[in-house]
Amino acid sequence: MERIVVGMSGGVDSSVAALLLKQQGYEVVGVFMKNWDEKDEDGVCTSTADWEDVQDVCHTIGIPCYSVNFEKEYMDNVFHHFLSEYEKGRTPNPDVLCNREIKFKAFLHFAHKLGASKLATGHFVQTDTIDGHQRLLRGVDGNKDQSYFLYMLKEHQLAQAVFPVGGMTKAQVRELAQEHGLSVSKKKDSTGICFIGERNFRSFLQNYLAAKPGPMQTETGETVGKHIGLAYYTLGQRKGLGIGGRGDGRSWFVLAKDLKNNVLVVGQGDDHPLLYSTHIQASEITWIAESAPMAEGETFRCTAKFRYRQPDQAVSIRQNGDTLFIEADAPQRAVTPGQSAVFYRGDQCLGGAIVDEAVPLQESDQ
RNA sequence: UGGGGUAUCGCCAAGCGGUAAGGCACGGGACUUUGACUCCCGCAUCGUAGGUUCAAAUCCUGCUACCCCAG
Repeated sequence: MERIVVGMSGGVDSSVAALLLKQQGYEVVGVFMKNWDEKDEDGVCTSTADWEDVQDVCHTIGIPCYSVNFEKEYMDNVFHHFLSEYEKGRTPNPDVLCNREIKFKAFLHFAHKLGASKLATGHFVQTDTIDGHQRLLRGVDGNKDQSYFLYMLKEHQLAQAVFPVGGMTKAQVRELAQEHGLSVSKKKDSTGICFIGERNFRSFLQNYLAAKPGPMQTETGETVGKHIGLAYYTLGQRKGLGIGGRGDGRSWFVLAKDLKNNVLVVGQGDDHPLLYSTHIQASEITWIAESAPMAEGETFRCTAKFRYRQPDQAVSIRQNGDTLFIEADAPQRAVTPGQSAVFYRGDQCLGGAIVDEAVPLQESDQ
């Protein structure tokens, strides 16, 4: 019997993943990862409750379960980078790194040590093999597809991965959990940075980042408020600016960060031209396949997502060395340095890159 | 100091005698395995003290504050 390790979070998806593999005849081992040791604002350690849910589910399904700790790896390979990006004024996505460095690296090694040849998770994605090449495909449930978070994986990692719920809808997953009496069948979906969970983001960051207060100014240099540190804001953000009653009465949004002068550039209206761009540059390119889908310097048509759950955007991309030039057909709102642009050809996730710069319409049109 | 004006939620702002619009901000919730965006809900008795009136934020008077003009 083939042994398989399932990464179990204590949520419905990974629980059902384990259930399905058991039904398929695998020798399933459930493993819970604990990668962050801290209580949340309310003093609750959610990982303890999640671990109890995992044990409960594994008992119901009838599989053994273990807990493993990757706090150090998470700190060194994910969180450190996360903070360093914020210090550079960028807005990182820790979860894409977490998948590459923790779930499909450290954890994969651990699965090997347990004698498993494969690792399963509850991600809503699918894979297939064509001409000996592993492909990453969107999950069937378009509303829950999580391929965006897995674009940094390579073929060799995907080849060892199994995603049992990728072909199901969320509703079907919950239904199955219910049918089999899994205690977590109605558990709320978890959100927030994975392993860290839902937080008051600003106060969470304040534990790690020095505050360097400065002015909020319009693009013409008029001071309209004060910021508590550029790192605490992200492009396109509305909440938390505290500016009310000025100008034409519309909402204010973060348009840019002027690190040199420690100025947060803000502007009024969701349609502000500085908020939109079609020309975007990215680097740290990852192609899931061994090579890029197009030749160096050639333009390639595909679709992209600049954030999780964004509807597909038609784009043309061109790779020049380590830089990827993206041109979107339609203006994109608040494309943010540090965030990931992920590319698709149909239902296939090709890979992605980290945004370095988005040229505002106001400038590129001149 | 004399003359004029204004004082309505944190900010902007309707209201003009009939029992407090709206926007922004803020708070809560929904959505969401990043950060955001978005959506929903909530949010004042009208500077103050009196008076007139069945009834005042709306009229009158005193006081206070701020603004403008004069000098």
